[in-house]
Amino acid sequence: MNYWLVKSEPDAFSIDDLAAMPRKTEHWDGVRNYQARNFMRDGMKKGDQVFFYHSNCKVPGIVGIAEVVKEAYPDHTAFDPDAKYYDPKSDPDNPRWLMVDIKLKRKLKRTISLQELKAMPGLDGFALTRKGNRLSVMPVEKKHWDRIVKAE
DNA sequence: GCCAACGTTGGC
DNA sequence: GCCAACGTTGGC
Repeated sequence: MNYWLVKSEPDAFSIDDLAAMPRKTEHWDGVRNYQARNFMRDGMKKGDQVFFYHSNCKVPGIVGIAEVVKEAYPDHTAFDPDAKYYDPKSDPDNPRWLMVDIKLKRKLKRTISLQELKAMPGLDGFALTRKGNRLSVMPVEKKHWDRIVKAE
């Protein structure tokens, strides 16, 4: 099993929005970065565990744990001219962008803030806290996952 | 709202 | 294939 972290701006789609979805499941659309797409395409498997991270907000940090329930398939929002992340260069016959479905397992009892993660021992090499990181989907090493969950 | 970091685009 | 210009991300 693999471990991941996905970012979302809570103003756009928060952990509570995910919790409010039918079956607490939503498709993770709008990823328009090749590296992030490749992680979804090549790495994310059904049953993989996912940290849900709030970015661009008052207290950025990890707020919940989700699970991959459907592996990568075409992101249809790329074909929709009215969609926010429309990409005219994505050909329906050869889709450029993909998405997965994730299901909320549980909210954390508290937010594990970015500030706290930066100071947490045992997270050397953790992609999220590396300088300049802007990936919206990234892998998490199991040892880092365990360390963070232990801090809840 | 500012701005550093980074990815993408497009002219050459 | 280089690289300047531009757009986006996301912490602060």
